[in-house]
Amino acid sequence: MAQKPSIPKGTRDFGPLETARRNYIFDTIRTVFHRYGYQPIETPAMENLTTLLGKYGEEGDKLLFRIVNSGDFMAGYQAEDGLASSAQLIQHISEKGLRYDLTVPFARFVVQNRNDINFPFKRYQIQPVWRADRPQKGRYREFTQCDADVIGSDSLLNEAELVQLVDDIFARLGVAVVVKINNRKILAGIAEYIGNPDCLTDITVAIDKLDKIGIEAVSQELASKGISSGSISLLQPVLEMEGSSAEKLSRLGSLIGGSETGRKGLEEVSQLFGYLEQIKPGLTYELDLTLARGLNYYTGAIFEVKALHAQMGSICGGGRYDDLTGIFGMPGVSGVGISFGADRIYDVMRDQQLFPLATAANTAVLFVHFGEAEMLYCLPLLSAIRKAGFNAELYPDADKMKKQLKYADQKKIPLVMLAGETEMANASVTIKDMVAGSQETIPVSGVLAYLAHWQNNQR
RNA sequence: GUGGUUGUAGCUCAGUUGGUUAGAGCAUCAGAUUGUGGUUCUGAGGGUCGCGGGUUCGAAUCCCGUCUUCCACCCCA
Repeated sequence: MAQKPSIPKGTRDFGPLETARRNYIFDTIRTVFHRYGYQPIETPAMENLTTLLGKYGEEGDKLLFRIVNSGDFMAGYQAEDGLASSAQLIQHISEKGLRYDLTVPFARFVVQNRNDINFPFKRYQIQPVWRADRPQKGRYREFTQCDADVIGSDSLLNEAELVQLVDDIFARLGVAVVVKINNRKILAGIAEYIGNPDCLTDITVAIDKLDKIGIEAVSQELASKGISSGSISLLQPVLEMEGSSAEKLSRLGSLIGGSETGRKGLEEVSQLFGYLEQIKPGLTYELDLTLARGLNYYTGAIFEVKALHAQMGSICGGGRYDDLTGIFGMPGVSGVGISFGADRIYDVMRDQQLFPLATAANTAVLFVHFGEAEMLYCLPLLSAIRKAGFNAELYPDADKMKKQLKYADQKKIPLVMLAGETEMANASVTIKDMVAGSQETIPVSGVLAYLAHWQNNQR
């Protein structure tokens, strides 16, 4: 008995309908990326672990899929060589891993190709990434990111343009979203203001959970990280700040203005909002001081996009990183980028039924036939129809007509062309309209005109 | 990595306190209809009950392990 086939945890197969819908998302995103001047690149699925390790924090390292070395990787090692634990062993037997995101490979790409790149470099990349996470809602072990980054430009115009890009893409897809904007420098300023500048990461991770677990639980978490109660009481009014983005900015100015970093962050956000007032995106955008984002390479603006009316984490996120290429030996190059999570966007669109009906790549014409002679009769016509730009196929077997028509029906092929003895005798073909159920027999010479007419009536 | 949850036909699910030969709907295939689909009728095929072990005279059912599903935490697209 053959074993039941299966696929690894957290991975999925995509059938024709899902693939068509996914391509609809990719095509929409790609079109908009082109519209804003981004150019595509691709990088390998696997990277050297030295490239990946340490870029995503301690948690991120754990979530890397590692590839075991080829060959007899244990040759030359003895049992007593300190290979007792998994952690020790893995360092000796694995030196490659599957990429965890597209940003770090991009940084590596930029450093390696710096002499060939025309800066500022606007690149996009649509490829799968892998994380050894436990799967759950909206979380997969293999998923596709659609990244757009500008590297080699400090201008905040790039940030503004990314918001516009987000607006453009989700408007085309029909997904209602809100963009949350914050700035790491403001968070640093807040950390300084409460007297714990060294605990920036702990503070950001804790306040990121504010709307989920509430101010009390956040305070407890901070206390458990060793933040004093005095500091926490300073933080509370900042987090509970209400009002418009502009009001928050001005009130923050009086609180954290003493911090040079914080002041810089406030200036950046003000400038970004100034640009956005000119751009006037259709979506809602707002300053959200509780937005922190885990990836610790962000240094300036940070964004997160959430779908409205959806039980889903962020479907898109990004920010500015001032020195990502520095770790690869190319300091002082700033970049800003955004990543669209295609799989989560798919899930939201599926749940909200936002896919257009005709996303499948459909056959327009199916030839039905009853044997070798009829098949030969159809072949030239099939070629002519394809050459004229119609998707067409010839049923490959001389099955019963019932079966052939059922094939057309299930594949939602709108037109069936029949050729049997009668049609062959007078150089004609019978065309059946599968939607209307009607059919007529026309001369072969009139088929292309018929199709052209049919196509015009579809619009 | 932590906690919970799920697994029976291709799919969605029944299956009584542990008891004869594990059922239904949908789907598939065949026929009613030797050249007319989506409706109907008749019939057929299809299951190591996720996998491995244990308890028992007897396990889909109880116990343990493991894999998988989904959910929460951590973290994140």
